[in-house]
Amino acid sequence: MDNPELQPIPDTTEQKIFEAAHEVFTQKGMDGAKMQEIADRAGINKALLHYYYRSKEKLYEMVARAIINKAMPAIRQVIESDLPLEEKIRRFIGTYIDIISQNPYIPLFIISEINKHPERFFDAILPATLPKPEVFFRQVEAEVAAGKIRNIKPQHLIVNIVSMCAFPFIGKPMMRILLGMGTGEMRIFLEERKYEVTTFVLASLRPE
Amino acid sequence: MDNPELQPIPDTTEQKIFEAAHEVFTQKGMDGAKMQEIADRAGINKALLHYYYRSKEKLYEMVARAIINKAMPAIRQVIESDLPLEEKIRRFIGTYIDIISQNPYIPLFIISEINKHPERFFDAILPATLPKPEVFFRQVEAEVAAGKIRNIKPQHLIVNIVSMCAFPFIGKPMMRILLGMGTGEMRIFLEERKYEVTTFVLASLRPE
DNA sequence: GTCTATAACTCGATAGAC
DNA sequence: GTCTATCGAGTTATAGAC
Repeated sequence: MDNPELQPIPDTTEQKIFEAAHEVFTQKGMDGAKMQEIADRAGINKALLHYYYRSKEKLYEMVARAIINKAMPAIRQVIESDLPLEEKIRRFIGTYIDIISQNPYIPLFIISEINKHPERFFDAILPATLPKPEVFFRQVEAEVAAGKIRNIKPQHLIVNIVSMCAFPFIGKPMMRILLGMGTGEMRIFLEERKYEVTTFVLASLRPE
Repeated sequence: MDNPELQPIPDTTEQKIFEAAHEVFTQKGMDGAKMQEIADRAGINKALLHYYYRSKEKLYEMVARAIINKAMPAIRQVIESDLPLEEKIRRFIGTYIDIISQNPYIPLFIISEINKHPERFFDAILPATLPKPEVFFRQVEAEVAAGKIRNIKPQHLIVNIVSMCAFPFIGKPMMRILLGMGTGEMRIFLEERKYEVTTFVLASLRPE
């Protein structure tokens, strides 16, 4: 029932429903999603949705849980590792952009999920998988003290990094209009960012 | 509610409806918003909503237009100005964060608006107010060529800046959990960002 | 397990009195 | 202009046959 690896292949009805729900919920959100569309995409009847998952609410909860449990651990692993700072920053940006490239809906989905049900997020879903940034913070402070990087508050550094990785995917259509890019150009542009963001951050950290 | 410039004050029924709709639509989106809730917050009856604004769709359109027309011109003015690059970056970050601080829902609203109705956005709402970044791009390229800043692609620079300004507000609840901050600490943290983002960007641009 | 049919409910919209 | 009452479309959920 829990399914940590997420969708290990099978083509059972339950799985097909889950996958269809995953698509629809991530594209349209809880309110915009309709059970009929989920049934259609799964190629089955509406009634079966309720047979396997009691209600729309429950089905949504399953999908939300799966997405969060899939996205968080990889991030967490990098940020809590004991790599040296520069290498950690490189890996973090690379991992983060890789995950989001493959599932661009993730940041927005998690954000609106937290907005709507902060309690559920805290209680049921997150506690085990939430990254603890303290190690990273102390690492930054140490390098500042040693004069290896310029003076910067670690909280702002990490928020800057996450912002530059996640936002372009959330705001992709807006970026495309602003920069006047087609879908192809945009794909290339987003791929470049793994390198560009890393360079940008490390350049900013050079001691004065 | 705080309402510094927006909505010229009066307390006519039409205004009260608009303000209530503004709140509900920005908090819950088009699908999540209910006409009943808008009526309740405006302290009037559901039927009156249709008397003043023909339909939910029309009411939403009014709100969307107002938000976009309020947010864009200030941005545009800065980015299209003929200020020297460093000063332009300072002003842009300052202006952008000021606007979003006062109306934190704006970025997410515009993003989901574009996602759902790209045509409407292009045709009706934007063309006049959309910022043209070409001047800024050429300015960056000139300073790179002159060796005044390190080599950087202007498109990535502007996306970096917008990301660092907007994302922390969009993802505020997530940031709070990640950084373990209370609402008060978070408010201070977001205020600091005007300075921190500016410093971060200018530090990154230092020639090597 | 899977389907059809339908109940139960939500919500946007309209009619009509005042 | 503002209200009450209600309609009708669309949606979630259930009953019951196969």
